[in-house]
Amino acid sequence: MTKPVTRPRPRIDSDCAGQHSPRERVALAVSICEGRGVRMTELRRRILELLWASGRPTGAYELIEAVSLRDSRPVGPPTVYRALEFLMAQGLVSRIESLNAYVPCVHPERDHDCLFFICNRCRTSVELEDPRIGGLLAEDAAVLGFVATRRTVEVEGMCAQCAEVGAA
Amino acid sequence: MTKPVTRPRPRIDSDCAGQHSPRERVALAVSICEGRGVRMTELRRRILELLWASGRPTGAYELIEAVSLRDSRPVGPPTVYRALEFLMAQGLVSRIESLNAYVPCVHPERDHDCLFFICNRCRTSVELEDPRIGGLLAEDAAVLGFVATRRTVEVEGMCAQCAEVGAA
DNA sequence: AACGCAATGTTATAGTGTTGCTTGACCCTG
DNA sequence: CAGGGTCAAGCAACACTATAACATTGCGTT
Repeated sequence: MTKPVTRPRPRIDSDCAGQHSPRERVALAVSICEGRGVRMTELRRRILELLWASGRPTGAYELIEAVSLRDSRPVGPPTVYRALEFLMAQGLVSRIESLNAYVPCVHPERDHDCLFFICNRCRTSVELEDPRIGGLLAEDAAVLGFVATRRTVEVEGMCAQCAEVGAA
Repeated sequence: MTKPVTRPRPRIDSDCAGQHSPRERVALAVSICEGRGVRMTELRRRILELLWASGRPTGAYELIEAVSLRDSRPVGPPTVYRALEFLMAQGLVSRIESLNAYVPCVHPERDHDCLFFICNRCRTSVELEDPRIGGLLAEDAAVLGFVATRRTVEVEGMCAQCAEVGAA
């Protein structure tokens, strides 16, 4: 556990947490889209902003409500779902399956497999990158002759802060 | 890739596939429940049977329909959801989050972490056990001070048979 | 202006899961 | 056997999540 590790290591966003404001996050996303020649529209940007501002996995209908409020006019579910689809396709947002909720991706500039730790108490989630997991999954897939296109790895439980406060 | 491996290895149910009929699977589940002093009721058994008979991840409403049909009387959603909850608590059934569907667990006698490979073409899923994944997740959780209670690991893609037939 | 295309708007509906409360079966005990 | 406890199941209504189908807008190109 304490010996030096030269293999791929897990990488956590708190390595650079607090160093990037939601504004910076969104700005990065915009420039990524420019680089790819895809359109970061007003709506898409707004939804990404909301996700960054939220700070926790956010449901689609919560987003619908927030967008509608801000625009003071109702926005339909399909509109928001389409925007989420776009953002996910660009790797800017991930869906947390076990929550039916969405989170902004921490390092959209890297092609990453997300791994989420979800606190059932404070409703937050932390994103980790651990290339070793992807490696094992690829290995297992190969054994099965399975061609993988998408991975979902989610761990539910209690985050450090909540566990410290009290094990309710 | 070809060198002998002495560490924990992935285990796949096809090691014993075809050797256990749905009837045997259910009988095992019944005896497990007896051993634990919990009640495998008619309804619960029936739902487990249906899952084994189905051969693929099955939605709750599909189960509701099937049970209603067989009993020639309508069964409400809460009834089935409660039965599923019980079966999951006993490790007899797992939920596949990315499909909102349920599958019977292959080795309920072991305390296992399931890992699913889901074919988006033929709609089947294969369950694997790979203790190494659980090990890495535990390691990552420890780094975060996270207390894990549940893991979801799902890989979507195309199974060997479907990939062979044609890459549609 | 006419067209093509991508994004968004609109309406309705499908699919999934829960809450709250009631009823029934069973067991245990007095 | 009456009374009461416990757990499972029934039931009605509702909440949440997602998609289908079709119409419209905006904008760049011809």
